[in-house]
Amino acid sequence: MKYNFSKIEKKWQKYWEKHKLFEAKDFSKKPKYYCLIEFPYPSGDGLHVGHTRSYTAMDIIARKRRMEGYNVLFPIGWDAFGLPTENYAIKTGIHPKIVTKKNTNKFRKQLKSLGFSFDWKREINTSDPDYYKWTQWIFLQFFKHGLAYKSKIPINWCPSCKIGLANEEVINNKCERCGTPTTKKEKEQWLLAITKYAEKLLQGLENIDYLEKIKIQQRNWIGKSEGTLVKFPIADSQKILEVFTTRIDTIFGCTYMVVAPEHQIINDLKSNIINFEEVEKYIEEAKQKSDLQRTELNKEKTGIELKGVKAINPFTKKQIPVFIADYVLANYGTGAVMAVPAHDIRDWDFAKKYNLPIIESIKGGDVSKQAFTEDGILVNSGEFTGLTSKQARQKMTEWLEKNNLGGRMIQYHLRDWIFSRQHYWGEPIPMVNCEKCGWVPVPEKELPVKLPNVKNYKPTDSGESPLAAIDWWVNSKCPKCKGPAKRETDTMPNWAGSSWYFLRYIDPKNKKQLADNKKLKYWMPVDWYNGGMEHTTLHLLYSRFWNQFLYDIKAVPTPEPYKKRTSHGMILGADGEKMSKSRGNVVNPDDVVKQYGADTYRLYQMFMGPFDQATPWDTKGIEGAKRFNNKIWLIGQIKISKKSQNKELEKLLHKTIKKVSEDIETMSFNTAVAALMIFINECYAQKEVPQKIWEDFLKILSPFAPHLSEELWQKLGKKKSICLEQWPKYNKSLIQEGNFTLVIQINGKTRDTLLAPINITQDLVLELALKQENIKKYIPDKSAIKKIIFVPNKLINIVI
RNA sequence: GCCGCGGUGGUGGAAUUGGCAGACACGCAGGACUUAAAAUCCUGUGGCCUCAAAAGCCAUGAGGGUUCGAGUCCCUCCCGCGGCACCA
Repeated sequence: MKYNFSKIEKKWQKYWEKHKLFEAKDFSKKPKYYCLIEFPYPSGDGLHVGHTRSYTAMDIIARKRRMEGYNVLFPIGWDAFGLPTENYAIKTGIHPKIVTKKNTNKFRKQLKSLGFSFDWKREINTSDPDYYKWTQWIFLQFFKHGLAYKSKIPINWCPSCKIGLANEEVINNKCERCGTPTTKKEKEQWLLAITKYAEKLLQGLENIDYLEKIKIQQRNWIGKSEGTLVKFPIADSQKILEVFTTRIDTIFGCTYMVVAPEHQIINDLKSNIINFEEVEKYIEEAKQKSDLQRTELNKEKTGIELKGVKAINPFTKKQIPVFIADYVLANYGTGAVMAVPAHDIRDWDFAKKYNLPIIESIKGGDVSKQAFTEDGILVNSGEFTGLTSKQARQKMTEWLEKNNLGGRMIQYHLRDWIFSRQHYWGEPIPMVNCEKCGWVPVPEKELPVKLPNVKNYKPTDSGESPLAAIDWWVNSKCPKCKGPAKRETDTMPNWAGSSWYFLRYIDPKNKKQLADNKKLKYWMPVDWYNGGMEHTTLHLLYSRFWNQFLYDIKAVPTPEPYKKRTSHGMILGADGEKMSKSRGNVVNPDDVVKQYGADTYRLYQMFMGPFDQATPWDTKGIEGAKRFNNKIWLIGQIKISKKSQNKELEKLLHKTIKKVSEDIETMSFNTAVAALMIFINECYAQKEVPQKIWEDFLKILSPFAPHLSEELWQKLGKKKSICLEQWPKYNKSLIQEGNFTLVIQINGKTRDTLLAPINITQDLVLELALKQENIKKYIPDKSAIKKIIFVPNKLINIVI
């Protein structure tokens, strides 16, 4: 009688696999539905409870869609290239391929033990040469379309790992992997010109169903701002300093300029700078600092005047000093700013410190006390005096255009994507460097460029990839002139493989294309993609970029890859802190499944709190899910009756169907489970539960607790899987109540309630209300009533 | 410093979007069953007041405001979490 979950769960997992219940069918006549979860990185630690919560959620949606008659694609794979595996290889000498195989085996077993309805036939692995052949192919298309280029840029450098890091890989001024503080280094890197897609990425957001906060975050990250480019001539020189500003209206108050320490102009004007030694020293110091350190210096701004260099304000024609300061970043905008202390807080602080003039050019504040940063009416601005800021921006920009000193400019915060890594465990970049021809792409028919075996996975001390040490591999022939050439030894970042994996699921074995066109047309776009907020500005934006590019070259049929995007909250440790090994608050899914079974685990994860918010793990809380599970089992064993009827229970069933159906769509899984619990509590109180009612309940339970539902379904004598059943529809007329509880308020405070028939009129309500004992106390006679607010089928509020 | 998300009983959290605050669950207390424990079942469970109940009052981070009515809307502030690129 006792529910033997481990036996029963295994039984049904085998059954599903044997009967291929979750295999998606290409070109089925049913409408298609593509559910996507973020595929895991198979780390050595195994599956995390954070994974399973979001996978359970999407599994519920996938199972519901199948029952609603959709041909569902719910695939799984491995984002297998990455640093932890490489670090592990460095430590142990075991090949990353072997480590990955071991880890994916473990993950696969774990995922299967939870009963997820993945289509395992479409399993992919980004480190598989048959997969990364196409990652390389896409890179070649980027190159051929001028969107992949090499550039010498200041990059974050980890002196310990001896690799270049993208900004997003530097956490708190330290290397993401080893914690060593990073410095700057000039390095030739491959970049992808994502900025060329800034406008498209922005526009694309208009017509897709992403959570608003996700759109906001992407928009902020892309950071479009419309403003003005201004050219400041340098006195006694042919050079000019270009500046981008959104506040051209304040330019008459521009009393100095600031350039980034890395700015080219410093070298160009080297001979003019009197205090070059001092300047050089400052530049060296800035190199040691990360962007974040520069940020921390916020309170105490530093800078050095470039003595001997004067810029000319194109409007006032006055000569103004030029400073270098590390709070201006070289890789944003033009790397130089015009400083208007009267109307910018940061410039005001800087001007006070270095005793620079503060000239008001917008009326409205007291600039001797603080910067006035709002729009207003221009003063001290020559022919522009008296205009509003808005008018002035227009007129002044036109003036600049006329005089060839600048003009309208759109600036994006988004930066091009640094695409090279000096690692072993990544996709080799399929390029060859020929002395005569320069960078030449490897011919497509020679793809994939396979990762060769190496003995040492550590980057060389010069910062080159470990691949650089393999002469036979590096030395190659130029595909163009057949002369001697060297292979690119950098590999791609771990985001490469994940930028297009959703396409490969559609046709995972295709040898000729990344995926068959007709299949792509059938399945794309992804209908619902759920993932973490932390991927919003990296993976999510990158994959949108790749898909948009592939669309432009006609390799995929839709401009946007994902129709709908939602996000999940983190599972915190029992202490309310982020789960981490060092805190010792990590919960292992295996332990929970072993002790409670997959269904209880699934139910608890859905019940523990709102899906989109962080919730702490509660070891006690899972007991509730277990009791719920046991109650269902018990009812299924002893209370089901073919003959009996129960109108009230039927009503509750239909309410529950409605609630659960709607809550799944809004990912309000916690309240959906609560509704199921309410229903079960009611059943539990009954002597008998009519089988018809029970059948529908099992159907709506099945996405949450699939094994238990199958078992109880079979107990009813059913021959086919409950997965093949139709999702029940609720009966509207059964849900409508004849009576409702009407709230009687006096001066907005609830004083009594009344059971009233639906659609009762105000007059009748008032009459009934005044008869209530409690109300009589407050309203001795009708003349005391000043006002009545009546909300039909809800409440009456009597103001006295 | 900036951006985003939050703050509701002892705990996780509900609240049809401005209409009975605390659904559901955990925990706790009392009781039943048991030699006993576990499991299970029943009852109670925001605070104050009360022997108890009814009634009343207070209560959704703090303080104001709008409204017949505010957890929900507006303003000011405090705290927690996550992200960050002083973005000109």
